[in-house]
Amino acid sequence: MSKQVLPIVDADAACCAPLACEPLSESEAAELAPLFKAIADPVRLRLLSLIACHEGGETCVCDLTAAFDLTPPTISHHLKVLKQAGLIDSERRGTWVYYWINPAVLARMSALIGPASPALAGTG
Amino acid sequence: MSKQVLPIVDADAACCAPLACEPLSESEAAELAPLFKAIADPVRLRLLSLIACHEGGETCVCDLTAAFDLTPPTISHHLKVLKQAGLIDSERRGTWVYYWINPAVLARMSALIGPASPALAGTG
DNA sequence: CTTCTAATTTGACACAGGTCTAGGCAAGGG
DNA sequence: CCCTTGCCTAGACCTGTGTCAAATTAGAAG
Repeated sequence: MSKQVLPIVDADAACCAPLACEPLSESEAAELAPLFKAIADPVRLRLLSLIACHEGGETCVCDLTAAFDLTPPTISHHLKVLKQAGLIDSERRGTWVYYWINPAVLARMSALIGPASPALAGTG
Repeated sequence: MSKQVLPIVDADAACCAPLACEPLSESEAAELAPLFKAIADPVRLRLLSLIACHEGGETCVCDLTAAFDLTPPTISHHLKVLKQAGLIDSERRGTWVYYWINPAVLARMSALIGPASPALAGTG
């Protein structure tokens, strides 16, 4: 059942190591790429956005499915991808399943590509 | 020959509209997803990193090729993907071709997923 | 002009990934 | 108990993509 994969990159270690400080190692790149791949899809990007701005911070799958011209299995597939990447988490309450954002992983990704270094800020 | 595609999203309009302010529209998601797809690959992530932290802010292709166990055509392919997404730009000087980062697009992407809103900061 | 090196383009291949239909499992109501 | 609703899984299909070998273009040097 819960085939939940732990977030590949722990966000605590992401204080100040953006893309341009020093070259990414092969293994670092291999860990980070799947995170970006998870959001590199229009449907998943919108799903993430819908969940993130929903009041209460969590959203029922039924609300998400209704926002797309896609079948429920397809939405379920995309939610699974996001969850396995560690970007969202979920819980069943009665008949419905609710999803919410894991902000730490998003923040880690943002910091990596963010303009936090001379090279990326264009002064290099 | 320069089939350079202009950056899909103009970074100037990216002051304060992260993922969680309001749901992404279908067209916004369709424009943004290719940007993340461009960096959703270990090789391209490392390429971007190598270019970003290279002294002078630009890197010769020969230096990039030497950093991977991949053939030159493959590196060239990945550079093309990054360039068409607007993340990097290039220029030929004599025998060699140099690449550099376009920091505005990276910054735009970072801001989108960054912890700039209550919902993503975990207070929602 | 010829030759050498640097980088890209082309074509082919195998694998990954998005979508659907069909089927299965859980929870609630007769 | 059976039936309905909500969600997920399994399998199939087709497209997209990463990789390489071979061929091509661009510039520099003899």
